[in-house]
Amino acid sequence: MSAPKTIKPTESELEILQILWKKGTATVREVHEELASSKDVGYTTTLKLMQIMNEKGIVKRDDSMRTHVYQAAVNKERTQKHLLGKMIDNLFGGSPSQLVIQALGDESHKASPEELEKIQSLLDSLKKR
Amino acid sequence: MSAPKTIKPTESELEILQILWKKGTATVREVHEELASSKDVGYTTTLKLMQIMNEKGIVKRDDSMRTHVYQAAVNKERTQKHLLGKMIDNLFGGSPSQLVIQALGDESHKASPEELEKIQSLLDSLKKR
DNA sequence: GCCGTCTTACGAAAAAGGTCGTATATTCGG
DNA sequence: CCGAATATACGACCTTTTTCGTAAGACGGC
Repeated sequence: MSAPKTIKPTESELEILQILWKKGTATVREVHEELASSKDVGYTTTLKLMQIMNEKGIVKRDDSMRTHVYQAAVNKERTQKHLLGKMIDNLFGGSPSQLVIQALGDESHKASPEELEKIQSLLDSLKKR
Repeated sequence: MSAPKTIKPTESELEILQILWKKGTATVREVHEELASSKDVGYTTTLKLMQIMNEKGIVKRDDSMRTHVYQAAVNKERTQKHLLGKMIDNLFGGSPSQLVIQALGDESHKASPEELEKIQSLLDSLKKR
């Protein structure tokens, strides 16, 4: 099964996706070890979730070996963008600027000067149009 | 019931909250009319959702009249910030600027020039520090 | 006063997400 | 070669979310 048009990972699926995005490829065991370090969950639960994600086309796997090797089948940036768009619609009335302002003003997640510069560049190019 | 500490509205609840935030107060019928304009849904479904939200403390209602009048019981900005923070942690590795960059680059949710200026001002004040 | 309409309440059931027990197969150390 | 460890498959079960049908009470026009 190929990548789905409607990207809608659940929260648990997102946890797994993040690990796969970071590692590139991973076995169920590896994913589970990392999940289990921050959360109390059984091995077969992780396995099942990853199997379902495979059916949905969110991940793909190489099952040519006994221990299957998984990797994300959805692009990280596209997924971020998609979910962000949903949040903009659901929470910010379709206007991204309020979201941006809230995010920049978040005291518990401060942006570094380098990051601010990156934002500035992007802002400049947007203003040109 | 008072406002809950863990703000976690479902997606449907968020749709209703948005309408209530916009209108201030509204009856079930008013909310439903608006929902139904963009979505195929039955009246009693909307009613039930709002009843549940009332039980959860997400909305409150004045039932002194036959037709009950609802309003949001959770603060809009706080809810936005809370869910945004979760998304920053879950999807953007705790870095809000990455989120900001993605949001600004979203082609289907363009920011207006006025909004860009607002963001610029905020950015300026952040860079000063 | 009666009827159609609008309202809320209630319950049931479908849908979705998450959990895990158990069965079965494979691998590997001894 | 055998048993322990480890892998996947699969089904069941529970909870939450979403959906709606139906009942019952109130209202308004005629």
